[in-house]
Amino acid sequence: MVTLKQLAKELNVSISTVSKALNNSEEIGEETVKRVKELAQLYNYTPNKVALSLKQNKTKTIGVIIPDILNHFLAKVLFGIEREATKRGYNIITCISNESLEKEKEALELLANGSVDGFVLCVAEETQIEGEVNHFKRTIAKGLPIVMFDRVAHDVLCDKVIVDDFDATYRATKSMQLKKRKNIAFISRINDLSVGKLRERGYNKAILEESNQEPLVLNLKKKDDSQQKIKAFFKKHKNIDGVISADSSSGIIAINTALNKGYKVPKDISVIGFASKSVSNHSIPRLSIIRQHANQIGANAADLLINRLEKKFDEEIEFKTKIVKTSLVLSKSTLK
Amino acid sequence: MVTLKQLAKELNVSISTVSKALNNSEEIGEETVKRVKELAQLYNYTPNKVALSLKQNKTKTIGVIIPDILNHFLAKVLFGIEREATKRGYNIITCISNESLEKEKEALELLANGSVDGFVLCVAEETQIEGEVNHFKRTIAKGLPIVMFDRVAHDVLCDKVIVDDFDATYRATKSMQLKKRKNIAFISRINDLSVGKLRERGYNKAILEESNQEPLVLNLKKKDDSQQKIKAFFKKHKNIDGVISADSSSGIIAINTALNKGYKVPKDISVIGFASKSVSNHSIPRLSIIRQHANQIGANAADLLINRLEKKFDEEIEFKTKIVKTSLVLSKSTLK
DNA sequence: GTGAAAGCGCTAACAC
DNA sequence: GTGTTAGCGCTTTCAC
Repeated sequence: MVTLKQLAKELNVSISTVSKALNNSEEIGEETVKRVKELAQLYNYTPNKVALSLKQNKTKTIGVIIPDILNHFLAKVLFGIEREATKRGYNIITCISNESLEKEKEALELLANGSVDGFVLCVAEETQIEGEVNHFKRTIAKGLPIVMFDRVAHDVLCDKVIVDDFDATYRATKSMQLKKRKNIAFISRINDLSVGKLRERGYNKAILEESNQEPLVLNLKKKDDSQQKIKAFFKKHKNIDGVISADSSSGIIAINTALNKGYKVPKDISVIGFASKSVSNHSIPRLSIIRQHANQIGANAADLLINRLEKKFDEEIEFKTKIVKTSLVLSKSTLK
Repeated sequence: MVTLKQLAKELNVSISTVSKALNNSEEIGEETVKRVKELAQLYNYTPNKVALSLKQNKTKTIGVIIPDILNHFLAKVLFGIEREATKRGYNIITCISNESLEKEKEALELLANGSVDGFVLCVAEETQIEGEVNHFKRTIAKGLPIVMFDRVAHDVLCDKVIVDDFDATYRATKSMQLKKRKNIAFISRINDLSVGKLRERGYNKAILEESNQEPLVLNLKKKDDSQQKIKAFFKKHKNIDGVISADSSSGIIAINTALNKGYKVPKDISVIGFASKSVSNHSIPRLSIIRQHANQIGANAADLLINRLEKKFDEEIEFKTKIVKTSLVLSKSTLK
């Protein structure tokens, strides 16, 4: 890489003159500015990022900690974060916690050594189960702001971006009840997560408001064979005429299993699931989905963080919790 | 963050003494080392990464440029890269090119300012279509090594990690022919990519080796409604009894479409697709898949790069092209 | 055994 | 209008 020093030497001026010229300082003569800029252009000079970071004590880099990159929703949020960050001149360093508390702690500590200006993260499953939050608090105490999205730790004071999980399943369930569905089941593979619990509660509320059905819930474990479990579940509960699914796979598998057992979809059974448009293609008829607008969640999270990073020194910003509303997109897996 | 300076002041010694003590230099007295280490521990001192990078002229950071993070295969490779990098003490800065040549160039230039020590990347679709490679060559000329994976630019001299695409579809097609399939179609949504073309060629070769069938290919565009196109394709070619799919969705959609049209799978029609285990769950019976071992591809790519970064100054390493072989995993969507 | 000083690349306050 | 200097946090050579 070319440095100011080299340019200065070649031009027979001082380093600071070159620096000022390139930064359009008023102090420098027109002629000099021109000469400097031309040489800089010629040598393709770009200021060394590391030196700038050291000098200005900020890196313009965001640490992103994601529990699972293979989760389509999380990948999409990452995409939203990256886009917003890039737009505002920030890079992202990505760490994957693999749903492990230990790895989450490590990532936080590793990057808190000056590598990043702040964090955008989604809390790991293990962290949620154990209810651990001290590593978050320590990081914030060090002066590194955190923005949490989707799965959040409620007792940590920071900006948050969440989904209206409770309302989403409540409304989805209600919409099925309106079509006279009487035996609506709830299938989830994310029962351990805060968002999974909220989704179940939304479903429960809708069910309990109608006096003629008890909640009917199938909780799958990560290691379960979903196809088999869902098949057995349908076999056991023959009168199911609706399924709300809390994760992206279960809904698709539910439709395909129902079809496989000879049910007509949506005549005999309606299915709605949290999923993305691309996954909804994996069944015929297409899965009706609860869209989470993952992109927007990511963009919002990055936005909140960058706003905080760039606030004036004396300015105080209150911690915000932004709710990104889901949309219910009905396709042919539900009754019109 | 605590700095050496602060520790030095508090201990009434010089900065260099503190530095040496923490780095276990022989020069420093036992007693001093102890005092220094204790205080460092107490204050949770960690060396400032940025200062270290500036001093040592390397960042221990890898730039990763991915065309599309929502592509499950690419996300999995990213996972592999991250894991290997973390294991070897490197961070990754991720940029998403969105299949755009322009964004790929930008990312490369943006990070070539001292932010990273080298790149792991997958060539964007637009870059492949236009056959542009100068930005890669420029980057390498600047002293930043590149490792390409999956989609590679053959006329750039660098390390590469690829899949045996040609062989994979050749073998998959052959395996169907062995089961007496006579009308095997090929469906692809990635016809524009180098890997897509290789996969089609592997299929073609197998088909042309048998004299009784002409290749039957359906190329889908990104914006196409795959369900509809595949349905129409089946309608037009009623005698199809096998499908090889080049991307992860088409295989699933092919099975579901076939079932929807009343075909029995695998009795009437066999399907094999490039896909991951989790996606193979989205049909009943499960899709038989060509596994690409994305994790390993990522790990290998990171490995090649880091080896090159850490080679001794005078050591020359030849450019390697590593082929990660696919595995054909047959499930019940193909005949036993 | 400890410290002073230089230097990585850059900016900015302060001379001249 | 241009240059000198200090300093961001760190390592390392060289004095003492």
